[in-house]
Amino acid sequence: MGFINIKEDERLSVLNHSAAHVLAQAIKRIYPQAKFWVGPVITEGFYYDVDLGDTVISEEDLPAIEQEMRKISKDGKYIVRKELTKNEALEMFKEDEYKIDLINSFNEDEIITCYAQGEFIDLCRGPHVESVKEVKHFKLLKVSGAYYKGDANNKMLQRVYGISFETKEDLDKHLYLLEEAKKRDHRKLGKELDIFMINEYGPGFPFFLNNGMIIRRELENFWYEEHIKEGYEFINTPVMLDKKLWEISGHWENYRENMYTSEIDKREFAIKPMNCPGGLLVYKSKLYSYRDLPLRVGELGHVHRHEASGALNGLLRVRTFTQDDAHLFMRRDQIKSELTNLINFIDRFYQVFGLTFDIELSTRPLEKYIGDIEVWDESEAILKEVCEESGIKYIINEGDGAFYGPKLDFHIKDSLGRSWQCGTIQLDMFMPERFDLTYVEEDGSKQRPIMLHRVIYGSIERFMGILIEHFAGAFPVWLAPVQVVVNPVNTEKHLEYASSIYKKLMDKGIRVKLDDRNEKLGYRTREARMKKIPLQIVVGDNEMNENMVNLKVLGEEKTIPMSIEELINYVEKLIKEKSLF
RNA sequence: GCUGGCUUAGCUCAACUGGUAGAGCAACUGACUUGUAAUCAGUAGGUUGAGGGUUCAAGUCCUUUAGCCAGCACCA
Repeated sequence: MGFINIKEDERLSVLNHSAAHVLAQAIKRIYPQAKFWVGPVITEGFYYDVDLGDTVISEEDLPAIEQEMRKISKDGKYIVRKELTKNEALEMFKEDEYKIDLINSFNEDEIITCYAQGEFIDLCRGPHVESVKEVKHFKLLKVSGAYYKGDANNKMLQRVYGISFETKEDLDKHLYLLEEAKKRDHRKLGKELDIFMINEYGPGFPFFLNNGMIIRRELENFWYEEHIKEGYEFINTPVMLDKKLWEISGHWENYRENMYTSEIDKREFAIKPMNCPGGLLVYKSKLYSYRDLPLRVGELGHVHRHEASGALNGLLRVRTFTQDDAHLFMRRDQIKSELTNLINFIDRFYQVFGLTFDIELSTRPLEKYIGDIEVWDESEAILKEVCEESGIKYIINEGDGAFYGPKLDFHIKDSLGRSWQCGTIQLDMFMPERFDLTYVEEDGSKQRPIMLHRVIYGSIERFMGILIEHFAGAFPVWLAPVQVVVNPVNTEKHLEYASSIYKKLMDKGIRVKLDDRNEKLGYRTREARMKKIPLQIVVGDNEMNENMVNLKVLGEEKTIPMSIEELINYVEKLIKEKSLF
């Protein structure tokens, strides 16, 4: 299961690009005042940015535009390429300020191309399909605002999104997958499965319910276990600290607009948006020798960040979250081995959940950064080197680094092929300077340690959101809030036997529920399935007489008779191995 | 934050161009004791997100505001 990446398929990419032109032509026919900015192909289809003056296109208008597009397609005009000089282009589009803007971004001697189909002509690099009649199977998906040139200071244009395929079957399949994705939406499942809730009194501040707490606890336990094996120690630093600390760390200057503050006794405090300054204070509280390094200090740190209201999205984008943070302090000669270890560690971690990921290397931000450019360049070079030596594929994300250092970001793909940034490793050569961190070298001199910031889950909240969608709510047994449900066939006759099995599982620490409600077995089975309980045990006369149970695994048709001991072994094995089935 | 849309019972949704809120599921009560995705009957449940306005009359129109959704911008 997964969406086709339009951009990666050459043929589809060209088709969608032509579809964007057909869309523009249709819009121009219906809204003659329309002025166009750009209409590129994206991974999920295409869009066109358009300025309609005061007119607003809403979702209800899309069918009419689609209708016009179909008409254009049926007309079957050829898409004709024309070459122009810059001056010719400026003359041709002199009425259109957006096109002029675009043309002016070209070099003087550059050949500018446009493509014409019937009465419609558009500036475009191409290529296109031969004729608009090939743009046959398409769908307009949504409309929204989009800033001109992607800059929030500019005016907002209207953006119409669509997608096109070569066959009706492909289009239908895509639309079907979109529907399936909606069913997996973690906000919907989070509510249905009682995992979390959000109340309007706390926008972006999720409440975790009992089922959510179970999953969360398992994730945290697993995290601690693995980190202990990797030689980490753990701390917990305060949620709120004096503003002065944030001035030293640079957060006050570079992260102010996202920070919550509180004043009391005429003293200003800031709620931490990151854990590092607290961690640095802990480091500073003690004298370290070179023998102590590398020092790996973990913290499940509860941070708050004031995110823009429009950015909030269930558990995936919140205003308070727990980072599975750690700060590693090391000597220069330890950087590479620590980085390599970390990359492998994160890889191992994600495999447990069956998640795959891409790595991005984010470099120095253009404006908001601290420290010298030479140090940044050196840090970026080290990250590149480690990736290359480990044979890891990565793409470079210019200017997306943290303000204190470049980073490797781990983008996890969920089962629908969507990508979310979770893990990150940040190389920081500045904070230790700002906080004057030192360790005593072999020769007795004081030296500056290097610092790595890193998270694996990223935030427990986001990771849980991804897991809900990844598993479509059907968690593997080790994470499932209820692991086993015991259903007596007859809620009077078989209750005692069912109850004894329930107790045996309970004694083993298995999360088990006994469904003794006076309902038909079919009803209770349906409920167990809807609640996505991975294992269902049914006991009736047959089982009772033979001292057996009857197991049914979620999503499978067959039922398996087994003894109680076999059942316990089976469940414990699934849990211990964190089996994904 | 910006553009557009949305907000009706615990949940999912109805209510024609304004005429005074209705259904399924869930809950509760009772009957039925049940073999792997819904047993039947009954009961109760809502100042229609909040405030203001227009109107004889507002869930429906206008306005302010909060939250949600899509995208943009921003980011774990």
